[in-house]
Amino acid sequence: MSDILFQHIAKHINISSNDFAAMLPYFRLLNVKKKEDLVMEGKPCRQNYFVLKGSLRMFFLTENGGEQTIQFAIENWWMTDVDAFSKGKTASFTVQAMEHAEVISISKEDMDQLLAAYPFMERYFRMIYERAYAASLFRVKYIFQLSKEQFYNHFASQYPAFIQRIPQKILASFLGFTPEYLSELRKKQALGKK
Amino acid sequence: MSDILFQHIAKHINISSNDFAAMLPYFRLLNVKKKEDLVMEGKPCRQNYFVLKGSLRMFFLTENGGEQTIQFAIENWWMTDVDAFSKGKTASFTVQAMEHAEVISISKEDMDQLLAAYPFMERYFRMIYERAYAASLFRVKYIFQLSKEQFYNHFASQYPAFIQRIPQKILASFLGFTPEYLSELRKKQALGKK
DNA sequence: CGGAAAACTTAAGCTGGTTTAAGAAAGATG
DNA sequence: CATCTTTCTTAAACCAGCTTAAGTTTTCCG
Repeated sequence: MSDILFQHIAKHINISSNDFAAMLPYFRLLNVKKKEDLVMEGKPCRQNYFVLKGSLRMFFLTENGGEQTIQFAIENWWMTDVDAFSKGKTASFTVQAMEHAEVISISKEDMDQLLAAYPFMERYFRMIYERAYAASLFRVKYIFQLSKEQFYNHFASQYPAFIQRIPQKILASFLGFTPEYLSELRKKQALGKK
Repeated sequence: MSDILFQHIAKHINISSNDFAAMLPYFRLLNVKKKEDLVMEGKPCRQNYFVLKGSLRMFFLTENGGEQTIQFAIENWWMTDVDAFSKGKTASFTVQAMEHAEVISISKEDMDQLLAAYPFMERYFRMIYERAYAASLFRVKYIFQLSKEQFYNHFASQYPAFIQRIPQKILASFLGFTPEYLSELRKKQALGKK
């Protein structure tokens, strides 16, 4: 189970299975039900999560009570409200399971101790954040570069399987438009294909 | 001069001035003219930059030849096309000086060697990327949460001094709208204040 | 300096995407 | 498996922000 995490770490840095075994006590295995919140906007954010199975999303509440999704996490991604987690502030985002999920969690205190005891893990997390940062920049690039329709097509062609797994409402929110407009797009494209 | 970088590193991790002195050969001091490109879209990206003085921006070219600005870097910020730099790919973004600037640069090879020789620097860059990632997420949050007008007001109140230093054209692009619309906003707000 | 280029302003017309509202389909839950 | 709730669709009216185009001001640089 936690073997998946070991593989993931080993893909980035040199690590012995002995070292990994010694680190295990810092991690906890968690079973999460669909729609369960792991981090809640406005509450402290004490854990960081690694997805073994299923999927998570991150969103914040808009003034009219809607949920604006800004990220997804699937297998092999870490997710939390990084800012709140690292600074010990209250969360600006909610992290919620989209499907039943298995995740590994680590608390802020354990993370600090882990990094102190196994400094080579700094390198692993440096790479993780480097990649997350790069991905977030590309996200911004696409938001500006593509029209809503292009953005949808781009995402649909990049993650055809994932798109089947998630409610259109959430997808529309992630892409930055209304579910109504997504309906319109799909209808238009279905007609076009005939 | 490079003392500024030492201070910045020391703010994040424990480091002796001896260690820093030993690391100095990896860094180069650079004088950059206004509008000079440090990274060019489409070309390899081999350097990472730390701003001592002045300011940089990151942009990409839109289909109609415009420049879409997506980030600024002022004193004490690192900037490069992270994805291209770390993976050795060609750059998706251009990094350009907005004002005459003094920066410290480090090449990819030197960065790799630096991290191998001084592993504690992994911790420093882990924190740098963590913060950059968090900032980029907030950027996405604001893009979705705020209307263009609110986004402008938010930015104007957060960085009143910086706003004076940069052309409106670039600011408008960063905020995601046209210079014409920015003019309109300013006019409207000037009238409102009377 | 002085002339050219770049940046900024103004205003009218236009459009991609929102809002609203109501019905149809699909999922959840006892 | 029936009901309640949530999600999805459709369509019309609407608007924030864009485009275009022309004039004005500022900056650049020889």
